Amino acid sequence: MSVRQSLLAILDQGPCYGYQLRAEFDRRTGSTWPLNVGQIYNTLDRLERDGLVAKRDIDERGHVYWQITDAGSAEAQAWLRSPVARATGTRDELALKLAVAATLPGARVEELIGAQRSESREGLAHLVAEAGAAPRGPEGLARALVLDSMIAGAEAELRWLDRAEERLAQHPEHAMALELATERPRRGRPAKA
Amino acid sequence: MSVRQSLLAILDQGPCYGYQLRAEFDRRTGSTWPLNVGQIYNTLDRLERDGLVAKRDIDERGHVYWQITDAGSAEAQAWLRSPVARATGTRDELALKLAVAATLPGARVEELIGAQRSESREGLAHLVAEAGAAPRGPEGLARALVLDSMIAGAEAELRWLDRAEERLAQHPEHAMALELATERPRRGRPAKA
DNA sequence: CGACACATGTAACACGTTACATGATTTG
DNA sequence: CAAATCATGTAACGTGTTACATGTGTCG
Repeated sequence: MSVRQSLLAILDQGPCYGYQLRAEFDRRTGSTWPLNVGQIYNTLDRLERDGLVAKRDIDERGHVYWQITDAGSAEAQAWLRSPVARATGTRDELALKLAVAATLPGARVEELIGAQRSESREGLAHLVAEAGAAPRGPEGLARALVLDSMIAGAEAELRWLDRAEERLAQHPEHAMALELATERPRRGRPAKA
Repeated sequence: MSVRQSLLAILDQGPCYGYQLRAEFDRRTGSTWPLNVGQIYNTLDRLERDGLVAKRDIDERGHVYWQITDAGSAEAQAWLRSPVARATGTRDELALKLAVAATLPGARVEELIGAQRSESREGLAHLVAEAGAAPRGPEGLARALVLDSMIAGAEAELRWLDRAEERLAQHPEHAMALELATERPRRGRPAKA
C-alpha cells in the first residue's frame, strides 16, 4: 500500500501528471526505492477506480494531469497522520526463515546465522558509507532519514542474530519432526474410496 | 515469497497434506503469523505448476499428500542456506511515510513521529510481556525467536524516531513544493491539439 | 441434534513489478 | 542522423489474502 498512499499524498499537494509523480516520489524518498514509471499509470488507474483521484483535461503541453478528490484527500491525510502498525500482521522474512530453519532437523541454522551476519554487516557498512556522503538540502534530508532507518534496522538485525545464537545454544533440541497423522481414528473428510 | 518458500522447506522433510502443512507452518513460527488454510492449497497449486512439488495418490484416509521434487528440494535448500538481502529493494513503509511526510509542506511530521512513538512503545511493551510468558520446548523456542526479532525491530524503530526528530530539528526547511513543469520549452510528447 | 474441528478446494481480488509499444523532442 | 530523455500507456504476471462452498467426523 505504500506506493499507492505516497502518490496520493503527493497529489494532495496539487495536480500532477504521471511522469512528474515519479520524480516527486523519487525526490521525496531520496531516490532510495526507484519506481518503475509504468507503475505510476497503473496505480493512478486504480486510484481513479476507487474514486480517490480524477483525470483532468490535457494540458496545452500534452500532460495528463490528475487531481485528488475529497475522498482521496481525506485518505491521504489519514495516512499521513496514522502510525504504521508493524509488529503484528507483517511477516518478517528473516525471522520466518530462521524460525523455520531452527525447527527443521536437516537445516544448519548456525551456518545460516553466520551467513546472515556477514550479509547484514556488509549491508550496514555500505549504508554507513552512503550516509556519510549525503548531500544537503531537503532531498538530502529525505535520503538521510531513509538511510538512518535502514541502518537502525541492520543494527537491530545483527543484535538479534547474536541473541538467536544464544538461544539456540541454550536450547539443544530445537528440531521438530513432522507431526505424523495421528494414530487415533482420524476426524474429517474420509477417503472417497 | 516467504510463505511459498516455507511450505517448500517443510515439504522437504517429507510428504504432507494441505491441512497438515498449515499446522506445521504454525508450529514452526510460533503461531505468530496465522495462515489462512485456503492459501495453502493455492500455494501448492502454484508450486506444482512450477514443478517443485507433485501430487501423490490419495491416502487411505482421504488425505491428499504432496511430495517435493528434486528441483523443489534444491530450491528449498538454497533458500535455507541463503541470507536475506533486505537493506536494498524492500520498501520500508514507515521510513517511506516519514520521508514523504517530512517533505510535504502541509504535513505535521512532529505529530506523526509522536504518534508513531506511542504506537511503537505500546507494541514493544506488548511484545516484551508476551516474550516473558513463553512456553518451553521447540515450539516455545520458535516463538521466542520471532518475538525477539520483533522486539529488536521495535527498539530500532524507537531509536530511529529519536534520530529523525533530531535531524528535522537541525533542518528547518524540509518541505519541498511540487516541482512545476519547467518554463523552458518542454521535451517529450507534445499536445495532440 | 447441533456445533465444531477436520479437510479440500475455487474464485476473486489487491498491490507490486516488469516488459513492451509508441511517439515526440532534444542533444551530440 | 542516432541516441537519450520525456511521456503515456497496456498487458501480463507474481505473491498474498480473503470469502465462500462443500462435506465428514467427533463430541457434548
